Amino acid sequence: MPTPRPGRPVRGSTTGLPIMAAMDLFGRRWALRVLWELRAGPLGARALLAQCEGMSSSVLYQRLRELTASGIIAPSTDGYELTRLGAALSQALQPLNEWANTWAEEQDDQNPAKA
Amino acid sequence: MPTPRPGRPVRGSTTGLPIMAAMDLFGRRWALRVLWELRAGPLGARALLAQCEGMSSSVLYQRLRELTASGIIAPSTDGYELTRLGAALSQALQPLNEWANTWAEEQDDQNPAKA
DNA sequence: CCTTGCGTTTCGTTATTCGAAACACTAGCA
DNA sequence: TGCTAGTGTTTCGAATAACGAAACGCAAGG
Repeated sequence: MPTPRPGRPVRGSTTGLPIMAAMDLFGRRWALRVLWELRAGPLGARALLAQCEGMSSSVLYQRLRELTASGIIAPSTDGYELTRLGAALSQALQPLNEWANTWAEEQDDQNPAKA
Repeated sequence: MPTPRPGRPVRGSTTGLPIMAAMDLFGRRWALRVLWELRAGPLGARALLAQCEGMSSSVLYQRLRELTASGIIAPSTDGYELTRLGAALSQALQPLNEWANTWAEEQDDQNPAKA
């Protein structure tokens, strides 16, 4: 399975729509998480493994290859870091983070913790 | 594997951080895509299958169960539809769509189509 | 009845991920 | 030199997730 790229057919869509490539790429386990962990600065492979408890190194390296091929991350002297494009993506994911917080509040409302 | 919920440990994180639950939930194949297809209005199961070429019905129903349990979608008379929470999520994903478009432009720059 | 269309489940096959170990390389140090 | 410890990375069998096609149940229409 090739790394999804905008403008090309991906799993689930032959239209080449960029969002389809993005959803194929990020709908893979740990892909979003790796981005999340890199948002604050470069990290080495073993540091990434430590932060993502339960991720196996084989998957980490597969994701690193995919994200690198996509131009979202790049190797640096300190490990891997977000490219300019990756930093923009990180910004674009900020609303998702905020949404997750409101999600959590609603779940709490349905199952309040004692008081 | 239980459906990830904010405030509870999920695959890859015991912190209960909402964003971790979100990344577990959406880092599953077709999860983002199903949301995308529902953004314009309710769709039935077979219509969803038709729009997501290549998705198998068994996975569709698993995703539908997960998204329903998460309060993001709900069954309606017309099939499945986004809840208020799901509509907010759809909004939160808009920047991702815009990012994907810039992503596509950058890829074009690296490999221009003739002119 | 019979067909058609829908929602849904089942099950054997294939693809992806896990998990742990190993390999390669570098730096520090006796 | 030789050892140790710390990286980055690959390998491979086992476990899990997804595919793919078929089937079941049900309601509506002819």
